[in-house]
Parts: sequence; C-alpha cells; structure tokens
Amino acid sequence: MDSLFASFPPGTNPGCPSYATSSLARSKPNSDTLAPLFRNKILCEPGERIYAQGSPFTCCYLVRSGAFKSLVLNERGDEKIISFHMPGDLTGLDSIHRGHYIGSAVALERSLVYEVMFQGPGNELRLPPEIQDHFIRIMSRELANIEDLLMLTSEHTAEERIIAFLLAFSARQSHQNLSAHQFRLPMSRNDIASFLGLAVETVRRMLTRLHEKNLLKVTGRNVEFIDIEGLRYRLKTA
Amino acid sequence: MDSLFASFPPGTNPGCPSYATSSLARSKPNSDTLAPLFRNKILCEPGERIYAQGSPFTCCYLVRSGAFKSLVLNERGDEKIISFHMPGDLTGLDSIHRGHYIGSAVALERSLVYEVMFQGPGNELRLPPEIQDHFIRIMSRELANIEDLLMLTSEHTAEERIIAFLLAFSARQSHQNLSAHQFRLPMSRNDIASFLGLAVETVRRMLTRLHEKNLLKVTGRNVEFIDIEGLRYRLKTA
DNA sequence: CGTTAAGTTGAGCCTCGTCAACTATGGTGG
DNA sequence: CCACCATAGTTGACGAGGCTCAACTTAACG
Repeated sequence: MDSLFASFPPGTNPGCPSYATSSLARSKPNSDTLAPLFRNKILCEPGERIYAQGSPFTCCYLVRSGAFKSLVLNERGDEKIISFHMPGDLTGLDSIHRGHYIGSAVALERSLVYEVMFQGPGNELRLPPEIQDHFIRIMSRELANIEDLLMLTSEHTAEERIIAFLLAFSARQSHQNLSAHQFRLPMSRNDIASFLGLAVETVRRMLTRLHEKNLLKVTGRNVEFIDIEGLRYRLKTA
Repeated sequence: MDSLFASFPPGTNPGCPSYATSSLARSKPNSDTLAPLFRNKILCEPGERIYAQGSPFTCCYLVRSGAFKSLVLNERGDEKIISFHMPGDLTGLDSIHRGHYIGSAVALERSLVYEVMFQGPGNELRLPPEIQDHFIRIMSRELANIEDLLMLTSEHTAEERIIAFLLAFSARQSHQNLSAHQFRLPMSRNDIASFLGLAVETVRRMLTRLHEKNLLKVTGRNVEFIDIEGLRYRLKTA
C-alpha cells in the first residue's frame, strides 16, 4: 500500500507497495493547476455537507483548508466512510459518471473549498488541454488510494489498520508542513472505525494496546508518536 | 453497492446503492468510442500476464474477449485480487499516475485485448476531445466500483459477499447476452476468496450452505441459480 | 498414467463484533 | 456561570464468525 489519503499531485514512487511510508510526503500540493476550473469559494462549518447522496451532480470540490469525510449510506441506513479529504484533495470524482452524487461529503472542521467545474451545458465534460493530463492522473491516483484501503482492510489485523492509518495521517501532516509526531485528528472514533472497517470499541482497544506498548500517546483526538520506528516495524512484520 | 465488475460505458442509475442489482445490465459495452486510441491487438493464453507489477507503464488495455484478474503483491508476497476484467473493461487505469504498473493483469482464459495508447512522447496524456468525456467517466465509474467492493468487504458477512459476487457476475453475463442463471466462472476459488477478502475454505462453506438451502447448484466452476430471488432476498435483509 | 495444483471437509481456536454500563465532553439555555 | 442534556468516548464480558491447520479427494495436464 501506498497511502490512505489522497495525494496531490501524483509523484513517482516505483517498487512494491510499502505501507504508509513517505509516499504521502512526495511533493507539495499543487492545486493551482486546476485554477482555470475554479468557480465559487465556499466556507463550510463542521458538520455541514457540500453535497448529499442522491442529489444531482454539479461539480467536484477542491479542499483548500480544513478536512472532509466522504461517506455512503448503505441499505441499512448507517454510513460507511469511503475517504477523508485534506487540503489539496478533490472530492466527488466517483460521481462524475452519474447524474447524481453517489455519496455525501461532510466537513469535519471549519473548511474552505472551491467548486471545480468542468461540465458544459449538455453535461459533457470539457477540460482545457493543459489540465487533461493532470486531471486524469489525479483520478488514477484516487483509484490507487482506494485499492490501498481495500488491501489494508481485507488482509490486515485491527492493530495494523490503526497503525497504517495513523502513519498515513502523520505523513499527510508533514506534507502540509505540520508536525508528523504530534497532531490532532479531525475525525471521530466512529469515523475512523467505519473507514477501517472496524468497531469503535476495537479502535479504542488497539489504541490502548499501542499505548501500553509505549508506541504512542493518545488523549482524545490528540495523537503523539513515541516510537515511530516501532510502529513501522509492526506494520512490516505482519 | 452497485457492481463489482467494471461496466462500460457508465449508465445512469440514480438512488441508493443496491447490491448486485441490474445495474450491471445497464447498457451494452460500447468500447469502440476509444477506437482512435487502439494500437496492437494481443492474444493471451490463460495464465499469461499483459503487464507485471513494477514494470514501466506503457498503456492501458481494453479487454475484447476472455477475462482477466488484476492483482497486487503485498509485502508478504501473496497476491490480492483487486478486480476482474471482462470484455469491454479497461485495465491499468490505476497505474496511469505512476511511471510503472502498481499491479499485474493476468489472463484467466484465452483472451483478446487491445492496447489503448494515450501518452505522447513526453509521457503527457493526450486525449482527443471527443474521447475525453468518455474516458473520465470510465475512470469515475471504476472508482465507484472499487468503493462498492470496499463496502461489501467491510460491512458484510461471508455469505453476503459470495451472493453479491455471484449476482454481479450473473448480471455481467446477461450483459454479454449470456445466460444469467447458468454460467462458468473463469476464476479459481482462490481468486474469489482473495477478491472478497475471505479464506478459500470459507468460500466453499458458503457455497455448500447456499446449496443446502436450495438457492443454487455449484459443480466445480459451473454455477446454476435455483432461486435467484431467494439469493437477492438474503442480500437485502442483511 | 503419474504428478501437481485445485478443491473440499472437519476440528479447534482466536480475533473482533455485540451488548451493556459507565464516564467525559461539549454545546445550549436558563 | 452553572445545570442540563446529547453525543462521543471508554471499558469489560461474552459469543460467534471466519481463519488456520491438516488430511483428503478431485481435477488438470503432460
């Protein structure tokens, strides 16, 4: 695996998949490539949704600041978190091929997004040539990200999933020039559990376990790594 | 969920996700839209791989006949099946953003593929305007497909996964004007197990269970539905 | 016809989900 | 500023679903 969070723009990191390595820390977000497509700027408060499952598809959204979760309601009515979106990420890519959004995007904190419009009046997609390349690579990367998540949830234990998640988030932090060792998670335990395909209680149990092993410290949503190499090690020797 | 197999081209099926319904049977494959991008035609024997994980990315491949599995080797060295590709599907989309293939594609039976080339000499992507729209929708749809698989594997029991898989395959069959009630699976039990995030033994146990409940008949790779409504019912009332 | 891989079946165990009770947190209105 | 309530988070006990391991049968293929 490579990353659990979308990265932007794609870098080049050949070789075997390596869980939650520095792949997220490749290159700086370069969101301005899409600037010609920007429309409105929207400010979101925590809990607010920029689009709702089933509503007509209008555009994708580029996250400038804050954080989002994108989720799908299943037949039982409870939500499954598909991904988290950080600054530089595009949301709604999975809905382009439909006339409506196949999931919802909800702000986890006060956030700023741009509308990214590329549909003509007849709903046909029109990308300026200089953006085409970039856009397709973004989608390809998104595809690879979900595949990573798929591998993580189908072949790894609860502890490994938590570790991979935290390491990926950490990498994303340093990507934004924030501390990779100490950070505050914008999402709830429930969100993490849903994202990783676990029960909330299991998430907690794994966190306490990692705490007892002196690998990290968690108080509420604040995370502090004690032994980051130890964490990485537990991922490799699965 | 909507489908576990890529569909081509995307249709319009608004509303909540509904597992393995007729969504796969939307519209006929219309692969010729990409015809301007076709290069060589390649014939593959079972077990042959059209590209290998880590090798330099050259192009995507359109399946014309036969079937493929695309897989990723994890750090332990065993393969995880990411998707199955049927006639009309594109493979390698997840590798566009990298200089190399992030997984491998292996023929499950004697198959025919087209090389789909859209990279210029400088590796920049160049899509004819009339194809752009179509191509992006394909990628978006692929994204939605994997999200479906993600939801299936993270929130559903072994039995439900098997049922969803078989129903999706059945839908794909009728999509190709083949019988939806009786068909031969091109992939091994191992492939199915890996794809659904299960052990081979579990796959079998569920098949026998469904057999005992008079819902279907399985002999080797041949599947015959006895009570397709019964199967659908067991998916809804999860 | 022999060899190897694929498929099947059973027994036992372990991880993780479920349920229930409890505590902490944060937001709101009096 | 505090009381209140709702939501989020925590902890423990228990059970079940599915994985592991091992033995065996069947199928595929030269």
